[in-house]
Amino acid sequence: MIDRNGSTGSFDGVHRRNLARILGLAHLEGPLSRARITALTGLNRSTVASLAGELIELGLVEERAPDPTNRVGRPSPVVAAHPGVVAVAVNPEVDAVTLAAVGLGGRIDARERIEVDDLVTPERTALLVADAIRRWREGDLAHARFAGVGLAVPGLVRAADGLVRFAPHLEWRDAPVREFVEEATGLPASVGNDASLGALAEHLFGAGRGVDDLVYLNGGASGIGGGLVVHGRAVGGHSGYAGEFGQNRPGIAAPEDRRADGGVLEDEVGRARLLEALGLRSADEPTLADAIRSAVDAGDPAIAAELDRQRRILATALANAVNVLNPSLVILGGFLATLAEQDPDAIRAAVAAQAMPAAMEDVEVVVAALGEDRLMIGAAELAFARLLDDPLSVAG
Amino acid sequence: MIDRNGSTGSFDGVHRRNLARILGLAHLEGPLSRARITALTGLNRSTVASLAGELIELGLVEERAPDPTNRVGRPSPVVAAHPGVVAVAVNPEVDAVTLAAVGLGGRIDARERIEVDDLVTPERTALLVADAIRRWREGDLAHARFAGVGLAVPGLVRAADGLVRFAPHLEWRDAPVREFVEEATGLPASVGNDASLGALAEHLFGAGRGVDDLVYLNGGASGIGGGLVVHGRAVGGHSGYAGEFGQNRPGIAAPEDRRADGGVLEDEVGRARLLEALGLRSADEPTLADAIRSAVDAGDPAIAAELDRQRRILATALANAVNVLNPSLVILGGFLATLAEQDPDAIRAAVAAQAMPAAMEDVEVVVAALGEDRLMIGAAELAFARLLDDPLSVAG
DNA sequence: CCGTATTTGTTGCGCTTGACCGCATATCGA
DNA sequence: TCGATATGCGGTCAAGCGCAACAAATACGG
Repeated sequence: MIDRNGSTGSFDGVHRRNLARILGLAHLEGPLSRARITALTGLNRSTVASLAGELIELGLVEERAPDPTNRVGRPSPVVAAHPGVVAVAVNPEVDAVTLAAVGLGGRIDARERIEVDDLVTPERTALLVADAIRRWREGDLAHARFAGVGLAVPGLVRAADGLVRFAPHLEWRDAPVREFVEEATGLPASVGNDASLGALAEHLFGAGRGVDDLVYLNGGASGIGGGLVVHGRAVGGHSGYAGEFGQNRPGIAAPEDRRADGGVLEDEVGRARLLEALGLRSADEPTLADAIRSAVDAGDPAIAAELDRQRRILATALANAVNVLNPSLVILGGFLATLAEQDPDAIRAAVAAQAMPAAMEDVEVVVAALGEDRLMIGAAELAFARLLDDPLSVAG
Repeated sequence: MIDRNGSTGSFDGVHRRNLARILGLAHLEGPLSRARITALTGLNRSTVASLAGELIELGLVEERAPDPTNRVGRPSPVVAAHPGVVAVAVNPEVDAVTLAAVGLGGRIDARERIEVDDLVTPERTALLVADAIRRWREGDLAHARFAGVGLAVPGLVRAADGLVRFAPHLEWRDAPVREFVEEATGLPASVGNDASLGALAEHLFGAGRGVDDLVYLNGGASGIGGGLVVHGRAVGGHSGYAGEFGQNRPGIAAPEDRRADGGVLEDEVGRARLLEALGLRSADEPTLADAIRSAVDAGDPAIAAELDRQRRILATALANAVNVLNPSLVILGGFLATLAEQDPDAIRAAVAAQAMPAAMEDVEVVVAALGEDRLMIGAAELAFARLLDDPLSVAG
C-alpha cells in the first residue's frame, strides 16, 4: 500500500535496486566502464565490482577488455549488456504483423514483417509469435535467452491485466492476447498501447533521451495517438489508457477551419485529408512525405492551405498539453512529423501563440528520431521491464 | 544524475528512507499504533521500535499510551506526529494575506487573515510573515519548532528557485519572495502555485486521499487553475508551471456558446459571467453558491442556461484531460464545485459524452473536501517537504 | 628505457542495520 | 485464576556496503 517496491527498506531491497541500476545503465547508456558506473551511481568501486560480478554470473551482462583510452591510470573494464538476452517485440497491424528480436540496449537482432490478407486475430497473432521464436531458436538466435514477449497494440490496453479492450482497426474487443501468447510461447508476455510504447522508446533511446517531462504525439494511418513522460516515467494513467490525444477536442479559432461537425482532433488533423488535398488515394509514410514536399515546392495552394489548417488545429491541441503538463519537449512522429518538418518553426510558433509564454520558454518541438524501429524497441522495453526492475527475478 | 536521492543504495539511505516512511505515515495517516506501522511498512517489530525511538529523540513524533482496543493481545503504543512541529503557511491575495501555523498531520494551530488596502508587495509579505511568527512565538506557540515557511502564490512560480515569474493580480513580476521571506524570518522558505498546492492538499488530506492519478480544477475569483497527480506524485512539469487549465482552449461544439472570441477556458467559464446572469456585482464563494441555488430553485431560466453553457464547456476541457491522463478522479473546487453540486450527475455525464468510454469507466467526479484550509495545508506541505523527505536533515 | 604520477581493480576488515529468536508482559475470555 | 494471543525488549546473527591499503596498468617526462 505504502510500500511500493516489495522489499524496499531492507538490505535485500538495496541490493536488488543496485543491481537494477547497473543493469539499467548498461541497457540505456550502452557499454560503459566500471569507473563510469562508479561515478554515475555513487557506489563504491568495490561494490560496483561485486555487483557487476553478480550480473555476469546471472548471464545478464559481460565484461570486455578496456577500451583504449588515452588517459593515465589503470584502464577500467567495459560492462555491456549480454548480447544473448533478447526480448520478442510484436506489433499486430491491419495489413501485417511485425515481429522482432531485440537485445538489451535496443539492438535489433532479427526483424520480420508477416503480411496478412485477412485481419489477424489474437489467436493467430500468438501462433505467429510462437512460430517466429521457433525459427529464431533454430537459426541465428540458437543460444539466445528470451526474456519475454512485448506486444504493441493499436488500441486501448488495460494496464492491470494486459487485456485489449478495443482495437478498432484490428476489430479486437476484450481480447486476452497476452494469455494466448503466453500459452503459445511459454514466455511471459506484456501488452501495451502502440503510441504509448512509441513515447517510451523515444524517451529512452530517441529524441527524448534524458528528458523527464515530454509529450509525444504520433500521426498514424488510423489516427493520432500519443504518450506522456512525467517525472521521467511513462504515464499510463489509472487503467493504462492515457495519451489518447486523438480523441481530444481542441478549440478551433476560425469556424471555416472546421471540417467535421463535433469532431475530434483526429477527424480534423489526419492523413486522409492530406491525401485528399494531394489527390491521392493512399500512400505509405515516406511516399506521403515526398508527395507533400513536391506539392509544396510546386507551389500548390490547396496543399499549403491544408497543411496550414492542420497545423493550426494541432497547435491548439499541443498548446493545451503544454499548459497542463509544462513539458520541456514535444516530439512529433508519423505524418505529424511531416507536418512539422515542412516548416520547422511554424509549429512551435503556432503553439507559442496559444500557450502560456512562461510554459513555452523551455519547450522544444522536435521530430521523432527512431523511425520504424520505435514500436519494436518500446515493446521490447515492456518485455524487459521485469528483468530491469529486478535482475534477481530471473535467477534460477 | 541517475541517483535521485543522495545516498540511496547504501545503508544510510535505507535508514533515512525508513525514518521518512514512518514520519510520513504519522503525518498522513494520523496517530497510529506501532503494530499498524509494522503492518504498513513491512518492517520488523524491532526495527519499527528502534526507528520510532529515533524519531522521538529528534522531537518529531511522540508515543502515547495505547488506545483502548477491544481486542486480545498486548496493546501497542500509539505513534503521533509531535504537536510542537509546525510550518508557516502563507497565501498572499489581492485583498488580504492569509497566514497559518500548521502542524504535522495537517492540524491548524493558528490562522490569521490580514486585510490589505493596497496590493501587497513581496517585501511586505515577508514582513507580515516575520511579524506573525514573532507574535506566535510570544503566544500559544512559544515552544513550537518552526520547520519552515510555505507560500501559495496565485501566479506562475518557477520550481527551480521559487521565483514568482508572474502573478497578474498581485502585479508581481520576477519577484524573489522566497529570499525575502528567508531573510525576514531566518527560516527556509518554499514557494508554489496556489492551485497546484490545492491539488496537493486534496491529494494528501482531502477528496483525493490514496488516489494516485487525479486531476484537480479550481475556480477562483481570478480564473481557473489546477493541478495534477500522476503516479501518486504532484506534477510540476519541467519548470513548475503545470496545471494551467484556465489557459486552455477546449472545443466549443455550439458556436452560440462562445462568449469571448478566441478566448480561453477561463474567459468562457468564470464567476463573472455567473454573477452577471444573477444580476449581482460581486459576491464571495458561499454567497454566490447560495444565490445560484435560490435562482435555480426559483426557476430562473437565465441562470439555468448560463450554468448549462459553462458546464458544457468545462466538460470538454475535462474530457480532454481525461483522454490524455486517464485519471481515476476529477476534483472540482471553488465555483466549479458550485457548478457541479447544482446537478451532480450532469457534469460527469457531460464529460462522459465527450471522453473515451473506456477512460471514463473508472472516473469519479467529486467536489473538493478541504474548503478554505486547502491552501494552508498545501503550503505547509511544501514547508514540511524537506523534513518529511529526510527527517535526519533537521538533526543538530 | 626507466621512474613517477595517476587511475583503477582487488582484497580483507569493520560498521551499520534489519531479521530472527526467546522471554517477559499485557490484555481478554473462559 | 489460567490459558491464548499478541506485542515489547534485548541479544545474536547475517548480509551488504564503505573504506583503506595494496597491486596493477597506463601515460608522461627525462
